[in-house]
Amino acid sequence: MPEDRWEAALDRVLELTVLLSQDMTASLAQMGLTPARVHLLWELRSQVPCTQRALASALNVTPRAITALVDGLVETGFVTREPCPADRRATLVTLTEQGRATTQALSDEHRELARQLFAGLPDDTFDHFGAGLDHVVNRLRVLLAGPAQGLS
Amino acid sequence: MPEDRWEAALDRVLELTVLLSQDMTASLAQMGLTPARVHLLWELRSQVPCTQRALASALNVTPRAITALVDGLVETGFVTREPCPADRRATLVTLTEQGRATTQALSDEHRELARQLFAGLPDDTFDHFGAGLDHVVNRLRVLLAGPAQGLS
DNA sequence: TATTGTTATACTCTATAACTATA
DNA sequence: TATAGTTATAGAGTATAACAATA
Repeated sequence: MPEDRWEAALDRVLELTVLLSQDMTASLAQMGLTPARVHLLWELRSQVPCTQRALASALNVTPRAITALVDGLVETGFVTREPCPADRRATLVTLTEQGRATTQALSDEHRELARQLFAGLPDDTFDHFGAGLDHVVNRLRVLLAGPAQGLS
Repeated sequence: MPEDRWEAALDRVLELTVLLSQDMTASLAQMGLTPARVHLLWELRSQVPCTQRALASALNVTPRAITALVDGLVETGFVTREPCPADRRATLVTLTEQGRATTQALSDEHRELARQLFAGLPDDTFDHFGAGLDHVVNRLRVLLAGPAQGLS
């Protein structure tokens, strides 16, 4: 029954997602951040400054949700809101000094987490793990793209 | 620089968690369910009937959160609340007919998802993928257990 | 008329704290 | 006194809808 092994593997993947989420959420909480706010900060890292509209598209949430996230990040000092010179309807969101330092720290932690997870893994296991990961991610992309017609 | 490959692998793992979450959340929404409510239903599958206190421990949330989840599941017809004969303070939560049918359907979907993700993967790649998965999950367990003293 | 971001409102998940009914 | 579950309150994340200012 290969199906049993598949289900066991899926269970381990699901466990991995839970543990990763717990680990990251706990880390971020120590910095006064949440996953959603970090998602915004992360996007801002590569696209500064950025209108809220652009952030809404990048994070794939409604403009209203961006208003709430930016409110929180302004309150806690990670970003600032400034009027957009080119379009007076729009608002530009920019990282503060603290925001830049934080995204840098997040970047370092990301590297460190990767090291802690994968260091010590034999090369061939790591390579096959990567191949399996690619396979699964690609299958998931297909599953998410395809069933727009037939799943309901 | 093996560190770059590690970071790339971590990024793919993170992408996997996002895609999995999206896929499952979308599937569940079609049944009128959410991940948190399914978590409770899933626990109930193996421990029926179950006091709310036991559910709180199993899901690792506060009793108050269980009250809210059970409220929603009762309203939508997946479970019932009944007085516990043995302890008049306690409430037993039981799957309804609809609840049993739904957990069965979830179980089938779980198997089907596993098949869709892993079918077609060569045996040795699958095996190494499993080994890598174990490695990473174990490292994460250590990371979550250990840093109670030193991370802040 | 279309777009940007807001206010208003609502829903889910979760937490802490105070309280009731029992043990 | 301790436990099971509730109400009250709060905060985060998200959504839709109506509306303002601007394009």
